[in-house]
Amino acid sequence: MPELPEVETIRRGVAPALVGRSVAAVHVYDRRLRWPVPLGLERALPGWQVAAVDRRSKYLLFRMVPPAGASPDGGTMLVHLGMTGSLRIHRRAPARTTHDHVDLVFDDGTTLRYHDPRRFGTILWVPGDAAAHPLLARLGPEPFSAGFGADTLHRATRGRRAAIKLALMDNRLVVGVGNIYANEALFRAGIRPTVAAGRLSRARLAGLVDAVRRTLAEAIDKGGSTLRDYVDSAGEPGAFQLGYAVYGRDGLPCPACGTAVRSLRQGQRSTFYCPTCQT
DNA sequence: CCTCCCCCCTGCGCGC
DNA sequence: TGCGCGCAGGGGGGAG
Repeated sequence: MPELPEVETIRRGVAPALVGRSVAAVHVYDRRLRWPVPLGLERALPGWQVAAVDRRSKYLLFRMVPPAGASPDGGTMLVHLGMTGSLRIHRRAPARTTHDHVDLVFDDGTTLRYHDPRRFGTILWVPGDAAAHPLLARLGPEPFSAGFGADTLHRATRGRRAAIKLALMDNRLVVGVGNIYANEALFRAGIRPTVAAGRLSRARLAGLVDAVRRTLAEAIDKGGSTLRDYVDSAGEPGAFQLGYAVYGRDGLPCPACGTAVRSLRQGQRSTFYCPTCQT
């Protein structure tokens, strides 16, 4: 269910429960994720401690360090939730249910449980510096970083005939903008999703950069408000409870002007837009 | 390099 | 109520 705001919400939820904890046991119940969960996970992690939980794009990076006195290099557990992955913290883990694939049990009994019906997610073990890992090395700028701006976006899209919505979802231009927020940000910016990226002016791209940031930031804020529910009990990150302006609203009135929202397919994914507000 | 299209997999909602 | 179909928030990878 995760786009960047959800992943960030999850990061903020799990980090305080795990940082400083040592791994007591790793249980892999089903290795068949996007790539097989490597045996190295069980081999490396026991005894190691969580130093930090970071995020890069929609990847969660669990920075692990060995016990004091052991080899100096740490490693990173790379987790991606795909379409349906979720992570839950349990003080005492309840019985495993369908689609619970991996448990990390910590020294105080706290359990981090990975659940993923479609198994499009990823759990990898990366010794040493994870930044060099192929899945991370070529990622574009984070949406809130200085590297994502009108100038760089303008330069990167010149000569590109691809639709702006597809460009926005191209993780070399900016990471973390998935289908929902691409739709919502384009609505906010007043840009039609089908316009060729290379034909948009710098000024319009500046508006888009701003719209992307505001859309994501709002969703993260909303997620934060229900963080406790997510971590401590049954519940979903709050961003799902957001009302969307256009996403999933085919035929319903545009919240700004009342025109019926339209939908179409781009790159095998659904696009929604207001034909009046977005040009 | 760019663009397009496929696929991995399960669950759910809808129309009949 | 049951069944088949299409669709779902990601993104790597290969073909052209």
